Amino acid sequence: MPELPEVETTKNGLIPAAENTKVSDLIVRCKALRWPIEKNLSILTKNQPIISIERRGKYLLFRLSNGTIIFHLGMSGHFKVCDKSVPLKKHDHIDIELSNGKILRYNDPRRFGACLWTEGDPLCHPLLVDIGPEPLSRAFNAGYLLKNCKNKKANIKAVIMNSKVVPGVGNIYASESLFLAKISPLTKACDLTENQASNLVKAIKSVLKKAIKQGGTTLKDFSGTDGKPGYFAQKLKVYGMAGHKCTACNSEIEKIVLQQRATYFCPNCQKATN
DNA sequence: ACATTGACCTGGGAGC
DNA sequence: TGCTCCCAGGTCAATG
Repeated sequence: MPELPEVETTKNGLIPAAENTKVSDLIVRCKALRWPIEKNLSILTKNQPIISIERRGKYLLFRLSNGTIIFHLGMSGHFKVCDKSVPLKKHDHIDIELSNGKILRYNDPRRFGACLWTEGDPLCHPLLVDIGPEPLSRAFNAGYLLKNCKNKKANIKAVIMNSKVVPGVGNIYASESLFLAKISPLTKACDLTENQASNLVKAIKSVLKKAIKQGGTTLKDFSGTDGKPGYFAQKLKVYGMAGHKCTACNSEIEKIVLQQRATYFCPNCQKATN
């Protein structure tokens, strides 16, 4: 489910609920998500003020006064803001109860998500330390992308989905960005021209920004912290549109499989360069 | 160092 | 109705 816009939407929903509060209690109802959950998490976080809630790539950082809870939503994770009286649903794995009475409730059917505790700088955590610059920052630019494509034989779609190059671009937005930039997903990264790199960077930024404005993309599981879906699914040009007409040239959108992932593109607008 | 594949889970839909 | 199979927004770990 969640790529950068969905995580950003989640963060934006959590912040107003958690501002100027403390963790009054934290309840974990499963042993592990992707990784085991710190057994003492409840004790460690009790009565700790929430300093901030931040996003880095697809990770959510709950900075407390004595450490940080690092969340990743995996494929099916989502947060809901509610109060104690709301009955539990299946797969409600974690409740962060706040001193204002609200609960940040984490639900994750597939349990591919993560909930980790760190007392050091969370940006230096092994999972975060090697990830690339934020796609919406100036550090993510054509020169940077080109440098990271050099000598790489992998296709360009794999490269922009590699969080060590740039985090936050998942399977949906990779297809959408390549369509907008008119680059074939099959293009070898090392063959990317300066012009293409520039167009691709612009396309990624544009697609992500628009998706954030729409509250993300809901195909199935995702909802914002208010339970409402994201509306970017209605704006998708190629993802999930196999057999439909391209909005630019009227050709038929094709679906192929790359790195075992569904990949959608317009064979006419996104011609392979070799 | 890079590229590819399997693994982790559950649920929903298609097809029989 | 119920079974089996396939697919799904992520990404780490192991392999070549």
